[in-house]
Amino acid sequence: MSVTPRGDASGRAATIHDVAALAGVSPGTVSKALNGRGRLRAETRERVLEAARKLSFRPNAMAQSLLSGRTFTVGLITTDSIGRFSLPVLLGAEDALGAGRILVFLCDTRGDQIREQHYVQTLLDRRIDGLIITGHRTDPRPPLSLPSPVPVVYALGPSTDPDDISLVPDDAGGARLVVEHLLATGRRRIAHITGPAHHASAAVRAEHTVRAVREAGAAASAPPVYFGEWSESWGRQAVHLALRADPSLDALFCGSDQIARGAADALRESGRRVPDDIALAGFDNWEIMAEASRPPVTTVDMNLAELGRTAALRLMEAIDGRRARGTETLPCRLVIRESTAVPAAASRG
Amino acid sequence: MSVTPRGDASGRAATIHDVAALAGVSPGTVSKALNGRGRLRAETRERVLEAARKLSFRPNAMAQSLLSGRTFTVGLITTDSIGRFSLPVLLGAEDALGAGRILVFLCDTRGDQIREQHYVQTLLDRRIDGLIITGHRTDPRPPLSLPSPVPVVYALGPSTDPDDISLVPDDAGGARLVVEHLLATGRRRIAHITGPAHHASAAVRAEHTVRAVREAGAAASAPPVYFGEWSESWGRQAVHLALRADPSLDALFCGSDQIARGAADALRESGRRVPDDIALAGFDNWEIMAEASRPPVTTVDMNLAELGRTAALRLMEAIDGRRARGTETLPCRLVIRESTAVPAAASRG
DNA sequence: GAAAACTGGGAAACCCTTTTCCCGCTGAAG
DNA sequence: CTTCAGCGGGAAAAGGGTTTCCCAGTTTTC
Repeated sequence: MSVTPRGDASGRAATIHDVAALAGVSPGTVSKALNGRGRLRAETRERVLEAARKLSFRPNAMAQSLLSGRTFTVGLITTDSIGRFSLPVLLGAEDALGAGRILVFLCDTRGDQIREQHYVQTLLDRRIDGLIITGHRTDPRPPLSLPSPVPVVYALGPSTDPDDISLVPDDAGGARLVVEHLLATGRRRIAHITGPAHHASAAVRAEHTVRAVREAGAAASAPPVYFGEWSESWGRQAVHLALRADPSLDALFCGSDQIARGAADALRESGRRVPDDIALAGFDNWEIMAEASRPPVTTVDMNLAELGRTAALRLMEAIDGRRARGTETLPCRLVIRESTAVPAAASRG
Repeated sequence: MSVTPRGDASGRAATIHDVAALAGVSPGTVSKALNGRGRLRAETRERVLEAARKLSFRPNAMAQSLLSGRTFTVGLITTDSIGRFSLPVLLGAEDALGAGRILVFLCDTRGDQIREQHYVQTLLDRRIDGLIITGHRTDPRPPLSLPSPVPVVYALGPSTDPDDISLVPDDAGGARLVVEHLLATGRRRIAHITGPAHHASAAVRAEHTVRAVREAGAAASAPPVYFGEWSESWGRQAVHLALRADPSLDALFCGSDQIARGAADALRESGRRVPDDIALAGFDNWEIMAEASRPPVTTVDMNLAELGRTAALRLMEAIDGRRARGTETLPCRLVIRESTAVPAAASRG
């Protein structure tokens, strides 16, 4: 390996000095030509461009950042391991940032505080322009302790500090969408089967489900809510509990598509037809579950990729000094499938 | 916002000059004190450390990189969108790199060539130390065209250039593990249900399944392989086809856990008991599928996180100039669950 | 014909850290 | 009393690019 002149394919990357030498001008002039600054003769500019092209010159982004103070990078920290919910958020954010020519440092803390602090410090050492923090589910988390100030946006799991910028899906609104849809398609006795009561998303969805049913003057089943786990087997189990407690049930709203799928299996196996005898809805629009279910299940899509994109947008605004603050709630979307179709009898009658 | 002195909480980050001023030494001395280089009086070193602590000084990583030529960053490009298979690889790589104090730029090309080229250029502008390319499934891909030389490792989807460094799971070995396990537990007539024949993973698994059965002197069903889609509904459908073609079937090996789950449902609903009447195995160890299946299904784990970690290791070796080359195949692991238990009758007998 | 106004481009400072080289000083050896 | 070695630390260059300031030459203006 001999030391070769710059810009050579076998050597190091060409610098602005190499371009300057080839074009017969000073480095400052090259910079002006390449960036369209300053006053240069058209012929000179052309000569510089040609030299840069010939050497495949690309400016060293670090040298630029050192001077400008902007790195066009942001850190993306997932506090739990990256999962089914944080992944779409993360991809949405990456998408929006990439369009803004910003690159993303991915950091998975695996729920480890030490690792989190270490990542934060390393990112700060690299002078990232901002930080996105995303959690596993929507439970609030204490704000990051930052040794130096940098714009931060919390996505999915909001910060407990109301002055921080947080973005969360509208769990309450999602639940209402389902209840309204069930009522609109003629259902009258609704039970809700969901995950652990101590999960924010389970609690909020349950609360607003019950409230929406009451407000509509309809009857919830008794008991109206079954808390359990986010699993198919709980879905199957809860179906039996619910049907025994209230055989007149004509709609089941599940807090997740996984639970809904378990419920679908249990209903089919106990001889109840979905949607003819009983309607079934889920939450999350986890397509692999919702569509493979028999029948495919109506559910709520939290628009997580959109949430990620919005988080990126808010971060870029904050970086530019136009800082919003507070928690922003993004609407959910109802995805209607066979499981809540109006029963043939009703539609004929 | 007034301009504040450096190291002030409200101002910009402290520089080595601020530390030098506070400690009453030159910047060069601060660098030596902080990095343990050069010869300094213990008292001086202590004074510098104290000043650095007081100002919360952290060296600017970009300035360091500019000088050293190493950025301690790598690009991680997913050629398809990040999916179920690439995610564990990605996390494994991030884990191993993070332990080596290397940060990861995440780039999702969404299968777009233009976007891929753009990302590559942007990463190169940032002078990344290396690049990991990961695909969706194990189909080979043409090597990246790089404007300047940088170490690259392909994970999951190998490069078509045999001189590139590629890491792939041992699909063939995984299939053999299953067949051997089925034979060892007394099964004799095995059918294979899998995805599209033009998918490398489907083709390889099918080929080695058939071969392993023949080599053991056992009988494959006729036909031995059913190609279709990677879906539950294909799993259900294929079960009916296979049982009709060969009612004496006593084992079903599916090319994915999704197919296996569909098969489990179809078998149960057609009155065949798993594992008593027929054994069932899958591939991927997608736990949400394999464990929720009734019964939970024996499957092959491709150790994708480990594959990602190894990819990161190979990349770091290549960066350090110890370049291996060629395609490395990583072993799979059999995960045994209820679906292939030895039938009670057989174990009693 | 002289002063003013442009034009085009170079020199140098700056961003922040590391590293090499060198110098002044002290104590020891001859 | 010299010479030498070692100690402690400073000055400056390097890394790659941007920007400000300035200057020499040309054109315009009165």
